Order: sequence, then structure tokens, then C-alpha cells
Amino acid sequence: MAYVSISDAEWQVMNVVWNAHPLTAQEVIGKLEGQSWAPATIKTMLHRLVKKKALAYERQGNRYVYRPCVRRSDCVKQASRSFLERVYGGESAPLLAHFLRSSKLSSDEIAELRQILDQLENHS
Amino acid sequence: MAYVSISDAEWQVMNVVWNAHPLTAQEVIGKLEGQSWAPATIKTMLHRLVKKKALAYERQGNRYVYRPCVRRSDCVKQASRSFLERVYGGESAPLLAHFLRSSKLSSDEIAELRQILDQLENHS
DNA sequence: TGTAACTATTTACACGTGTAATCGAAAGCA
DNA sequence: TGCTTTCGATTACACGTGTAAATAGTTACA
Repeated sequence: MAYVSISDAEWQVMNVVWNAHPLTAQEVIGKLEGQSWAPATIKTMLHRLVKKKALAYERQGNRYVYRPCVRRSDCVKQASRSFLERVYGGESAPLLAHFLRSSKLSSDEIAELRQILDQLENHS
Repeated sequence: MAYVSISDAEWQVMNVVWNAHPLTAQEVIGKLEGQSWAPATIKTMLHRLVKKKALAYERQGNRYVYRPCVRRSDCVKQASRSFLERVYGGESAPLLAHFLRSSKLSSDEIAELRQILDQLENHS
């Protein structure tokens, strides 16, 4: 419901926060080693995400701890829908075919997907 | 190979051109009725796409006819990869599960997807 | 209590994007 | 040949984004 539009780089930050919250700016910066971002850059993104109401913070001593304020699943859902629309013209079958073919799936994963297909068929 | 980064709105235009080329600006504008874009807006996007080398044009009398200059499949592949990375952290199985569950697929489509799974398992 | 250290807030800036209007040139009609 | 219509080209402009430095505020140590 409460959807906010998250930019490319902001997803990186959100993913970190979703994975383990609450955490401080320092911790976020720590987990994003390797992204070659200046710490200031990450702070900026935290701020913007707060302004967008994607994150909330709480004072803890002299620092803030951040926690997500929108559910990952909602953002994923929204992003997926708009991606499907934009790139595949809303047709999910080709999208699925593409990702099935282009991913190397373990046989466990394949089994699981097949199960989902079974459910879909039986259900409707 | 030759990848160009195509923006959200530009995808709309590219989709039209990929679907039926070559065509003139007027024709593109015609096919994009309903998007509530001013014709000037569409012209702008055609221009930018030419500058990006996503489209090429050719004079034909006093007007241009446009044609794609990058393959749709390449752009789809690239966009899909980066979406997978950004939103699903590179994990295709959850992505597939999501789209399977959230799409209403016909039983034909389901059958087809199951076939793809079979092929994958019989492992090439 | 003054100062160092660290954190958050403010400011910066160029580029892409969505969204067009306007200008200039060419072509067709009168 | 001059006027109108129709294109393409140029220009506009605000907002988001990637990328970060500078500044201000607060805690902790000496």
C-alpha cells in the first residue's frame, strides 16, 4: 500500500537495512564495503530514504538507528510490476521463460517451481 | 553487446519501433495515443534515442523513418539482469516464484513453462 | 571546561529524465 | 512566388539521482 519509489542505488541501501535492522549509519556503511561509495554518499542516501519515508530512525545516544518503514515485499511487488510492464509489455509468460532459461537453477529449485505450477493448475 | 541504457519512458517508444519498423515520427505518435504525451514529447524521445544510438533514421522525402539499432532481445536481457540484481539480489528462484504466483497464466502457458523446466532438468 | 572526535544536517553540482514550447527549414498549395 | 502547413532541431525547465564536501551539533575525554 504505502509505496515509495526507490532508486537504483537506494535499493542497495534498503537491502542492507531489510536484511538486518535496526542498524546505524556506520553499520550500513560497513556492510556496503566494496560498493566503493564514500561514507558521505551512503549518509545522503539514508537521509533521502528517511525523507521518502522508506526508512525511519530513532535516536540512540548520539547516533541514529535506522529501520525499514516499508515492507520489502511491497517494494518488490511494485518494482516487479513496473518492470514487467515496461520491459515485457505486461506479458508474464515471456518474462518467466526468459528467466527460466537464463538462470542456472538447482534441481531442488526446479522441483519447487514445478510444485508452484502444479498448485496453479489445480487451484483455478 | 552494443548496450544502451533506455529510460522508462523511452521503453514505450522503443517497444513501438521494435514492433513495426521502419516508421515515421507520426506513426510512432499515432501508436502512442493514450499515453497522453504531447507529440513534441515523443519527438524529443526519438531524438534522444537516436543520440543514444538506440535508433537510426533515414531520410525519406521530407521526413525521417526510424528503425531500431539495438536488438530488443539484448535490451531485454540487460534490463532483466539488472532488475534481478537490484530487486532480488541476483537470486532468480525467488523472482520466478514471485512472478509465477502473481500472474494468472493460462494452462497452455503453464504447460509451456513446465516443458522448459523439463528441458532444464534433462540438463543440456 | 575546553577541545577532539564523531555524527547528523546542509549544501553542491552535474547529468538524466519527463515534459514540452518555440524556432527554423522545407515542401506543397494557391 | 508567397503563404501555410508540417517536419525536424534547438531550447527550456524542474525534479530525481549519483556522488560527495562542508558545516554544525553533541558526546567524551583530558
